[in-house]
Amino acid sequence: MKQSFFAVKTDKNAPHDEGSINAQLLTRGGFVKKESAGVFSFLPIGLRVLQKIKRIIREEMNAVDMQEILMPALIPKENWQQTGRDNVDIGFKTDRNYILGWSHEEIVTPLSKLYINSYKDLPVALYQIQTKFRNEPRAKSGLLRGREFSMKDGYSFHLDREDFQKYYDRVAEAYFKTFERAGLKSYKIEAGGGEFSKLMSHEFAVITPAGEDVMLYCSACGFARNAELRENEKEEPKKCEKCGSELKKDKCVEVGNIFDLATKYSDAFNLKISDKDGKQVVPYMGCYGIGVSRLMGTIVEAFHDENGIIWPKTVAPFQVHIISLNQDEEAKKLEKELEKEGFEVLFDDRDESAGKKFADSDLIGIPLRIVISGRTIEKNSVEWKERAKNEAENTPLSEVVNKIKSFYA
RNA sequence: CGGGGCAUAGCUCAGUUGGCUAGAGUGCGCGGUUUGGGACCGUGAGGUCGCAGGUUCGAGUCCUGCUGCCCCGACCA
Repeated sequence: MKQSFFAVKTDKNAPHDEGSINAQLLTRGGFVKKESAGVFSFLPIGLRVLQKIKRIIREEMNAVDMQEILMPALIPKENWQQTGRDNVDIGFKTDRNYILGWSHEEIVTPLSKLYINSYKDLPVALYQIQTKFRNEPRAKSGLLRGREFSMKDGYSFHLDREDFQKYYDRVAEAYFKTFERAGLKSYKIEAGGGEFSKLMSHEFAVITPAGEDVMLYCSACGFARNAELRENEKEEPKKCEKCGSELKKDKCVEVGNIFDLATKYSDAFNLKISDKDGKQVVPYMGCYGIGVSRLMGTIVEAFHDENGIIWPKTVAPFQVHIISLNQDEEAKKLEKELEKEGFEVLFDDRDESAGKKFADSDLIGIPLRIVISGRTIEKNSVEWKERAKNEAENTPLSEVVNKIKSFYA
C-alpha cells in the first residue's frame, strides 16, 4: 500500500491533554482518534492492528472449541431485571427499555435455552468479539480504560462442576497462548472480589508501569497474585509460596479474566436440561473475557521507545516498511515482489524529506524497514533496519525477499 | 463521585496592570529548490478566544454559572 494514499497523517505534537504513552503514540501515529473520554475511532492502520489481535484471539478460541456468535449491544431491560443487574451503575441506560450491554450473560443464557436441552448438547462454549459499553466514572489512560471498547467474551455450559473445571483450565492455557502470540508475557492471578467473590476467578495480567494494579510474581515458576489481596499481612512474603524462589512486585494491566459462574445465570433464566436418567438438572457455567482494545494499548505500553511504537511482528499493521529516497522505481519493484509473496507492505512514496520519512517510520513502528536510496542502489543493495534494533545493515537486493521470509518465518 | 489542573488556528502554544485590525511554530494550499534523521525560499488560506450570563466606555484578559478534557483518589461484574 502506498503511504501517500493514507487518509491518516502523523503528528509530531502529542495532544496536550493526553498523559498516557499509548494514547500519545497511537494518536500521533494516526492509529486512533479520541472522540470523547474513553471513546475512540480506529483509523486505517489502527484498525489493522486491532484486527490482527482479533484474529489471534479467534484462532485460539476456536482451538478450544468455542463457537463464535454475535450478540446485540441493545439488551432489553427485562433481561437485566431477571438477574437484578438492571440498576448497576456502569450500565448505560437508554430512553427506551434497553440497557447497553456491558456483559452478555443476560443474552447468552436465555438464548442457549433454544438449543441446550440435553446432557448430549454439553459441553458447549460460545464467544463473541463485540463492542462493550461501560459507564466508567473515570475513563483513563487511552485504550486502557474506555467507556466503549472492543471485548471478547465467552461463555461455557457444562453438565457439572468437574466438567467446567476441566474446560476452565483449558481456556486458561489458551489465554496464555493468545497473549504470548500478541507478544506479551502474561501471569495468571487468583482473583477474588467483585460479584463472584465466593467463586473461583482468575485475572491475566501483563507487567507494565502504566498498569493500575500491583502484583507479586515469581519469575521462576510463574506463580502470581494480587499484591493488595492480603493487605492485612504486615510484611509481604519475599519467597514464592509455590517454589521458594524470590518474589517480585510490579504494576500490571489486567488484559483478561476467567470466572466460575456456577449456576447463577442458569438459575436466573431457568435453564434446565435432561441428564442421562431423564432428570432435569441446571447446567454449570463459566465466563471468559479479553479486553481487545485494551490489549492493543497494553502492547504499546510494553513496546515503545522515545521515537515511537515497536509493534510485535504478529500484530504490526504492516510487515515491511519500504522507504524510497528518490528511488521510487526500484522501490515499487520490491513492493510488488513482496506483495506477490503475500507480505503486507507499506511503501513510503511521499515527496517528503528523508528525515520526515525516518521519523514517521519509527513512530508507526513496523518491525522491518527497508530503505532504497541512490547509495544502496550503487551497491545493488538495500538498507535493512529492524525497528527493535539500533543498527542497520546492508543487504544485497537479490537476497532481500528470502531474508524477509525467514524474518517472518 | 471527592481533590487538583487545563480550555486561544487542524495540532503544540504565546498573548503584560483590561485598550487599536488576536500572534508564533507546525500542519495545510500554490510556485520553486531539495532527499540518509522531522531541509529550505516565496506566497496564500485558516479564529464565535469552550458555552452562557455579568462588571466596564472597552473583556482572550476580571466575576458567576455550566460543559468538556487530563491527572490523583474512590470505583472497576
